[in-house]
Amino acid sequence: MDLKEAIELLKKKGYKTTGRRKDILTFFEKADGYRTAKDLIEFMETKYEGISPDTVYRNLHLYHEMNILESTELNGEKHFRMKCAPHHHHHFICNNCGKTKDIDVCPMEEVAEKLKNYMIEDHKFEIYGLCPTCQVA
Amino acid sequence: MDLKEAIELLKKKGYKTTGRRKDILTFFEKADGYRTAKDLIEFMETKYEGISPDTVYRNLHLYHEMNILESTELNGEKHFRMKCAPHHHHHFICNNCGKTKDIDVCPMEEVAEKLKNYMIEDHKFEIYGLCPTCQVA
DNA sequence: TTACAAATCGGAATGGTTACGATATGATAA
DNA sequence: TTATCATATCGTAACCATTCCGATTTGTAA
Repeated sequence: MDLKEAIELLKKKGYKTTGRRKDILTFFEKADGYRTAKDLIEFMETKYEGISPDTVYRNLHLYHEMNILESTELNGEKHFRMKCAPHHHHHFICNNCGKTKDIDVCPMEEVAEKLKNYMIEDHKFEIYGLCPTCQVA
Repeated sequence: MDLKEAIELLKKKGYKTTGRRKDILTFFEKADGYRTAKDLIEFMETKYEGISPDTVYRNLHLYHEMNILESTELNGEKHFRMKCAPHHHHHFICNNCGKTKDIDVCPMEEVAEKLKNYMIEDHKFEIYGLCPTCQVA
């Protein structure tokens, strides 16, 4: 998902493409990894002084519902990133910069066999640590 | 880990074995699955009217540090359970009752090979859904 | 029984997030 | 282009889980 696709999707669904909405998308396109609402507010403040938290959170939720953003919870705080490749995969997440690396390994088939009488609704597999860049710094 | 072991561990480490501490352990021993601080406070209120949230949270942290409890974050809320088997494993967690089932599958060896230049610090693998009992109800 | 460190209380503060009435603003149609 | 109106945003307060802190109480060891 990139900025252009996202804006087209907004229009297609009848949502208004406001400056704030475009800039939120720009932020995540440049971010290339998980970011918090706080990170986003900090960025938005530079252009829209005194922006309401409601605006930020409302749009984060909207984008999440629209599958433009994906989210995960790290240390009690929701983190968001641009939706990436559509095929099923998981992430290594850098604890320092939030950037991710796709992991194509998924053990769910094997696990499902061992959970015959269980109704599986979801799963989470994430690896945390430091990416090569952040190990140096 | 059970009530008895936990109390012995408390004494051994020089912590006081107060009524509140024992009852918190009793709660988790009976719970047999993940519970929130709120669940625990509700239980404690029946015996210690007006118990301070500080007491509950302080002891949850203490038990977590002492490896008597383990925790995970679900829907933005920390959940705790008695520490289970010491060998490395993961959990199926019932979205309804919080009970868990051990999963011995762990793909980290395979994943580590694909993350040669990454420093892996932690990982989380959880499966969510409904246990056999909760599917019926 | 005493003394003291540790535990608990009461209540306020914090931090992320959500709610809501009032106002402003894109998008559409005249 | 302008008027219209649903939608978006604002400003601010509320919410909820959690943490903090000074005052008080209570296990525990001497």
